[in-house]
Amino acid sequence: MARAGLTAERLTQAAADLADEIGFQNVTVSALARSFGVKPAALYSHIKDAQDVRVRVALLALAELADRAATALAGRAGKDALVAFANTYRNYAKEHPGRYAATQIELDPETAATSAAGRHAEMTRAILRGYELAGPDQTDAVRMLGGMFHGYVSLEMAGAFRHTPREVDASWSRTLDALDAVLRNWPPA
Amino acid sequence: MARAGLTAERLTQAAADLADEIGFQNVTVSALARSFGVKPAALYSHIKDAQDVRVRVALLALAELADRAATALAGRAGKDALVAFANTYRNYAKEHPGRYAATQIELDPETAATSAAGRHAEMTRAILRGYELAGPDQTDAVRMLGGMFHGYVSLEMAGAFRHTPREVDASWSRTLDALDAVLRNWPPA
DNA sequence: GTATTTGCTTAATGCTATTAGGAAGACTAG
DNA sequence: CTAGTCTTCCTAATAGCATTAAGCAAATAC
Repeated sequence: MARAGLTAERLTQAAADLADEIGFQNVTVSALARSFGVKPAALYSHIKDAQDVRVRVALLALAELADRAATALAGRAGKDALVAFANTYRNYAKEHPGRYAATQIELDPETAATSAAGRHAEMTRAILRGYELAGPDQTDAVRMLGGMFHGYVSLEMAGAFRHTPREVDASWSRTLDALDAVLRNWPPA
Repeated sequence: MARAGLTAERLTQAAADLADEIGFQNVTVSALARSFGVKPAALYSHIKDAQDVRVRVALLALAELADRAATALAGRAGKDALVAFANTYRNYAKEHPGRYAATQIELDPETAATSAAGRHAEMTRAILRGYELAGPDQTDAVRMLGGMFHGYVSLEMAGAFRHTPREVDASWSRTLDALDAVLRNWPPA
């Protein structure tokens, strides 16, 4: 019997690819083992349990997404940065629906803090540097932007916008215009 | 052996309550059967399969939410309506996390069209009547609002805002101010 | 009060997750 | 290059969930 050469990293990568193909929810220990041509029990030398696999995929996706966003943000400011960041986010979700779904699982606080999740909020703050928002206003805007991007993309991927004829891309573009407008003219408390 | 008096309606109701208690993901046919003191097989006279239960809970939650929102919207317009609708949405998610999670499953197009899902978009349009938005702009704004509410609430419930000291309620309030502002002053294409 | 329908049970199959213990490939030392 | 050890993978076993088929018993119909 030749060995399959399993490692936690290769398993995570394969699980992420599998998630994009068959859906994050369908990434089971068994399915993952099948994709390597080994028995399910073989995985337990490398991963703790099924939840461990899910968390690893989530962290992988968060890191990938943060990397892409960082690249997209380089050398941009203001609305340019806003649009670049938002499109990176949306395009990643479309290219990698399984990975994107993985980012939505709940991470325990320590894991979340250590992970790339923090980089996202940090980058959102970086975008806001191009607008004149500080202090609590900035926190509020970070939360609003995070919610907006996540919510729009989630609903779009869930098919919530499919029943209205207008192009989803156009609505997205106008939504970004609106966000830019409100950030430039943030209402006073 | 006394009978448990199962019906599709009672099962759906119980499944919804169970979802709020133990999480939507943990609502299994077995767990639901246990909550009635019957064997899992007994449920199959009333429901088609596990997915059927999930869909029924989703439709129940969507209908409940639409009812609440309709009540909240009655007699309100403009920002009042916007805030009332948004708070209804957010409070429902907090009170009924399991039901709320259920609303996020993908419904096949026919089911979605027949269900209360359509009422939500309709009500969002009603809110926008208090603002001067028409045609494609209105569709864009409906999508933006839907994404915003869903995304903010999702992230909040997932704990994404827990690592920043500022009150989440305050950010929510300011986000609604911002949405009101941008709707009143929708940027031209 | 008997007949029929309906609701729930038991029984069985197949899937998944997980643990324990064994066998065999792959390093390591002499 | 052989012997020992470590690691990787396998087999075997347990347990839970989903689902179907077949049977018994309770409620209903006449």
